[in-house]
Order: sequence, then C-alpha cells, then structure tokens
Amino acid sequence: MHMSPAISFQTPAVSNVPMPWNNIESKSCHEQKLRSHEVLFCDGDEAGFIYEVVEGVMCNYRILPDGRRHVISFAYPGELIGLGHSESYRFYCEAVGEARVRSVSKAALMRDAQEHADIGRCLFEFASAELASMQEHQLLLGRKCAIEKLASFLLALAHRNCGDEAQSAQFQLPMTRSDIGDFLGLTIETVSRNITKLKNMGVIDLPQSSTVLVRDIERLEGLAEGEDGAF
Amino acid sequence: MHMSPAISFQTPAVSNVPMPWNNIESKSCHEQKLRSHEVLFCDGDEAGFIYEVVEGVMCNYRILPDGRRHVISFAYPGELIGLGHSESYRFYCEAVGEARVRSVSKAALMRDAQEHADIGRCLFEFASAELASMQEHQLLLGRKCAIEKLASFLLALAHRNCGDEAQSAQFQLPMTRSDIGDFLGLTIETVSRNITKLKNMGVIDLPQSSTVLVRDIERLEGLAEGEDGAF
DNA sequence: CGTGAGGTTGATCGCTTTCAACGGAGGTGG
DNA sequence: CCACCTCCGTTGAAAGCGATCAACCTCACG
Repeated sequence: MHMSPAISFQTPAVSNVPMPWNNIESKSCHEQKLRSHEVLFCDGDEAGFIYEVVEGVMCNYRILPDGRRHVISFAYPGELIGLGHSESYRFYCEAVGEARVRSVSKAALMRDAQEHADIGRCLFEFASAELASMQEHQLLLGRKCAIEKLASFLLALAHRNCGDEAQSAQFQLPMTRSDIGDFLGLTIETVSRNITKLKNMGVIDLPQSSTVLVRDIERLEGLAEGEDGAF
Repeated sequence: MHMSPAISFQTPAVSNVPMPWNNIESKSCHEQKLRSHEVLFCDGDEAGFIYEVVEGVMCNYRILPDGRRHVISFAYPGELIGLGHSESYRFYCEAVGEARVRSVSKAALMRDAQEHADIGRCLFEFASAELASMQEHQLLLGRKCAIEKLASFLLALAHRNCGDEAQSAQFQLPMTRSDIGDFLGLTIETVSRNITKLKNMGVIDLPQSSTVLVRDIERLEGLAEGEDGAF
C-alpha cells in the first residue's frame, strides 16, 4: 500500500490503485482535458474540487508580490491536487504539457466521508504521504547545494518514471529549466550548468535537452545525499 | 475554526479548542513531562503515537549523513506532532526547553476514526493545515533572502505569541540561534547578523538575546514579503 | 529564411558561508 | 568570593557559490 502525494516526489512510487471514491462518487466526478500551459485554477479561486491527474504533468506554483515564483510540486498521473486548501486555493495550478485531470467535488467528498470512514481515512493517508514528501523537499531546499538538488530531482524522476529497481533509466523532462529552477530554489542558469556538470561527470547523458539517460545511478544517489561530489 | 498544525508556523493562530478525541479516548491518552533537550522520539522509532504539545516548545529535526541538520518545525502548545508518519518516525523530536506533551495511541485513534467519522475528518483537517504552512515555509526556504527569512520568522512568532492585532509585541525566543538557522536554512552567524541588522534598522529591539520586542510591525511585514529593505 | 522561445556558456558581482577571535552569562570548584 | 570553564551569541575578514548580466546557440514554426 503506497500513497502518491501530489506534492514533491521524494516518495517514488505511483500506485494505480483506483481511488476509493471512484465507486461511490462517480456522478460528481468528471474528466477534463487541458492544453499545454492551460491553468486549472488560480491562487484565490474558490477551492471547490480536488483533482486526480489522469495523464500528463501538472505544476503547482505560487508567486511573490515582486514576481519571484516558487514551484511547490509537480503532480504526475495517480496523484491528487487540492489537498491542504480550505475555502480557496492558495496557489496556481497549470498543465506542463497536455494533460487530463479528473475532478471530484470537495463538498460531496466530505459529505461521503461522514458516512464512509474509509474515505476520510484514505484522504488522511494521502495528506500524510504528502507531508512526508514535503518534509523531504524542505531538507533539499534548506540544506542541499545546487548539484545535490539536481541529483535528488533527477533521481526522484528516474524512480517515478522507471521504477525503483531499474539500473539505467531513461525518461523525459516535460518541464522547462525555469520550472525546475523554481522548484529547487535555483536560477535557470544554475540548473543548466549543473545538469551539464552531471553529464560531464558521466553520471547522466542528455540525448536531447529534455531527455535524460541515467548512466550511473549509484553515483547519482551518492551525490543526492551529499557524498562529496567535488570533481 | 482554525487548525493548529505542528509543522512550521506561517499559520499564526493557536486554538485551544479541545481535541475531539479527548472525550472518546481518554484512557489511551497520557501526559508526560520532558526536560530541556530531552528526546521524545528518534528517526526510525516505531511511530506508535501522536502527540499534542501541552506546554513548552518542541523541535522536529532531521540529520543528513554528513551531519548537516534541518529543523522541520517547532511545535507550540495546542499543536500536533506525529502526523505524516507511517510505520516509523522520519525525524527526531526533542524539547526546546522544559515541556509537557500528551500522547495518543495511533492505533486506538485509527480504530476510533473508523467509527466516528468526525475524528478522521479532524485529522484530515489538521494534516491539511500542516500542508498549508509547509508550503509557506517552502517558499521561504527556496526564494527568500536572509533578512526576509528572519523577518518572516519573527513575524510568525509575534503572531503566535501575541495575537494578530497587537501593534507592538514582545516575546521569548526559546530556541537557540542554531535551531533558528537550521529551520531557516542559514548559519548561526547569518542569523545573528540579520537579527542585529533588524535591530539597527529600528524594526525590533533585543532587551536580551532571547527576548524580542517588535517596534515596527508593518515594516517587519514589508520585509517578510520582500519589499526592498535595502535602503 | 526570419523569428522567437528555450537552453547553454562565460564573466563578474554580491550575499551567505566559512574561519577565527572575542564577549557575556551561568555553573563549578578551589 | 572569585577564578575558571563552557556554551551561546556577536563581530570581523576572507572565500566560495550561486545570482546576475550578457552573448550565443538550437530548434520549431510560420
């Protein structure tokens, strides 16, 4: 039993177990298709729905008054968006590429949770898993240097896309360098430089700028945890 | 209705509403007293309990293999510790000064949640509120400079200790500069320098090194949000 | 072929860290 | 009672890392 939080992805697994409310609330559930960069909801919008990503990748972000942006998380298929909001959403949510999401009315969900305790429990489990991965991400933001951040990020994507056991993994980076930078607390230039550095070290390869091939996953793991990757 | 998450404290309020399980689970609930720096639980311990802080301040932190430390949150009275863990705790928890906590068996709590939907819902609300404040803290860690971090931190403490409406607020800093640094992603020296800077700017005063008096709360709010405090 | 967005690379700057010394408060023992 | 020690906080000087500014490259698209 492994939960898939929307927030961050230090927790690798993606379970395709159907959500428990699928059977119960199918009538208040409906799917929508999003174009690239289409906005699902804005900071301040009434938070009426919780969303499950069906296909594609969603990006949750906030913007400071002076324009600085912070990407809170990327949400992959099977993950939930919209937990942790009360009356109104506290961040923006948009599609990174084309995407599909399933919306569930929050009111209906809460009503059902009163009768079916396992729904409430399931929501709590999701929220817990999300908390866990956010704690991991806080550590990254507060205490890791640039190359450790990149290594951690790529490692998490490798696990998410290719499973935990894969020795060499190839996957896409659907998001821009700017998205990555705003997620890791870095600038695009620093992201680019350190990806290049990892490539020059032989840890990864970049067939295209949006395709990553992990060559040495153990080394990547070492770097992510801060094993002196100088030279 | 305001929740009090244990994690971070960008959400100011502390409600002293009794937890809903107090009436139901009083038998599996008991209080313990902690000396200064006494450890409540360790990273890896079996996560059998959820704790409510009754008195004092608790500190949740993690340690990287190479010794770097990251403080996830400080928990004040009325707040919960131990949400977001599955089988085992994923961080250390210790008392900042002397403290008292009330422990609730997680198993008993989960069992009761199956029968009383409002308990499950309440836990979910707590977890949601915690998520919200962690998102705020992520923004701080990823995108704010040192003085903005300090201003945000002191502002949050002022609200927590003195209420939202107080014009000038005085409060204690029970934690060390090292704790603050590890919470904000800074070194002790940078913490010290920027507290001094705020003092020299006339925004705060420091009767003792562990007592803060906020002189100009609007200026502090401005700095916390990044209104160019260079001048 | 021109255009524009996204990505890379180089040079320089500045903020935070690092290293180091000092000061004050509290506790202990002579 | 005072010397001494340790822990915590402050301050200074220097170094380093990531940010900033700027140029160039690449690719998709009209």
